[in-house]
Amino acid sequence: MSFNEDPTFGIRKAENLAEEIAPIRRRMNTADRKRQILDGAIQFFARHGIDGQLRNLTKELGVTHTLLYHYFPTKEALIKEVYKEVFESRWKPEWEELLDDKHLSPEEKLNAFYLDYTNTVLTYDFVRILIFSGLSDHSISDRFFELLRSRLLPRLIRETRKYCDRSTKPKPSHRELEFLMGLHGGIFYIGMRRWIYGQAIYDDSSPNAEQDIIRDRISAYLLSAKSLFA
Amino acid sequence: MSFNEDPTFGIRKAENLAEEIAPIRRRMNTADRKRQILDGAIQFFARHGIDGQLRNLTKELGVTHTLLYHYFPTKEALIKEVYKEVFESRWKPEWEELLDDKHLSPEEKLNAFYLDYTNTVLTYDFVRILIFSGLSDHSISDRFFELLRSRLLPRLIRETRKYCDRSTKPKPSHRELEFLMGLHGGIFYIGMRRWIYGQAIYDDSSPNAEQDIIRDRISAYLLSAKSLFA
DNA sequence: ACCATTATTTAACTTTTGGTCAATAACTCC
DNA sequence: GGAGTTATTGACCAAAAGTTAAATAATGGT
Repeated sequence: MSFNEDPTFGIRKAENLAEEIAPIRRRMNTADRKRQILDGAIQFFARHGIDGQLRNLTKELGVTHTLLYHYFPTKEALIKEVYKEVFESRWKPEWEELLDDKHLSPEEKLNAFYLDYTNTVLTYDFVRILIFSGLSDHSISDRFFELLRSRLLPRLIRETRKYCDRSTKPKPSHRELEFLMGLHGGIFYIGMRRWIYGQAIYDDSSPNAEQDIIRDRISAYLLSAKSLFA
Repeated sequence: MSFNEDPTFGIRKAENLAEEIAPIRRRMNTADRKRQILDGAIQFFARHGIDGQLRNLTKELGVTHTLLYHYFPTKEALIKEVYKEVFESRWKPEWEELLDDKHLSPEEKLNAFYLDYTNTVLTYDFVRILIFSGLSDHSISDRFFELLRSRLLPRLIRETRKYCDRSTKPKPSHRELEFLMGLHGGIFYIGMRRWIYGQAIYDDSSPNAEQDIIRDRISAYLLSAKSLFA
């Protein structure tokens, strides 16, 4: 039995419908069908892991598993495309511009950045596929962390120092980076709890609880950075 | 091909050894062999996920894969025992006693607790199996979080309030809990980076860098809690 | 030294699952 | 409306992987 597979998955109901007696075979154009399969595969592999069975994926889409081989040569090729798609569609170059904006204070930047970051990165698809990748071949996670390390962390450290009225000259120290990773990891952990552990993390009473949570943490991070690195 | 499986795994070398020509069949007593298989399975499933093949697991142990069925009725049963073992062997009741100790300050308690927590929980086996469980059936992760939620978090909040000179009367608020989860998640993220993403997180220059990192974060947490919940 | 017990292996079975190929039929163009 | 193109399917294959049963042999007790 494969990882996290649902035995009752995708069973067709309503067999007495006219369509079931004489099943209609719909013909899509190549691009649309490929798109549909790829989108379905992203959702599917995010849920069941890369060991999910192709027959179950295609059953979800209402086609035979052999059709998949008309668009992707092997399962591995499909997975590679899923990885590429998920990875490339999530990274926003605007984040760097935002953090470089001259007109915003460090606190405003961090707030704006992490609010948007959580909305685009902390999704079901991305969090789970990132972790599936980390658990196996690291192919996505390595690339993602490389971007993080080179593009984002230095800017976040710079803003932290600016907030603390410190010189931005020397390269980020190990201690500074690790302190920042405390904030960053704590925020990513929100996605972990929600999409890996299946927890509901905000109460119904306040509508934008998540934003308040992140704001709390950022102001705490900056505040204590000031006293820690004084 | 199964999740994260190594094709060259466990190939036997040195086929010209005397033992290979006339292989010796060692007979273990039931308890020891079961123990050995279970320990091996923990390591094995932590590395390859629960989709790892039994034939590879038993090859590691130097026995046939059918022997496993002498001790465990099915693969599922084995996995269930692995989960149970890992889960039960990691939770320390002493943590609660430590946090209730009358002679320690809040800061001392948090430091002592998280230093020990990281040593016992943030291991290869536990982090990976916890996450494998979360990705599939939640069987371990749910139980672990329930302990966390009922036994640890209330005590950690109580100590936080004590540090801030606040009354420990009312039940922990959502905001307080989430602020604490920022610290907690940031610390768990250390294990994620190390055992899921395969990153080395401390530099070689300072010997106990991890402890310093955690101390930094705890003092920052307490400090900012004071100003946040004043 | 022999016997009974049972741990361990060998061989075989079954289901699952990625992948192939020829046959079918839906769509487009003339 | 007929013909050509090709998206789609059904039948099939082979290797992988969980499981079973019978045969073998290591060990402990007498």
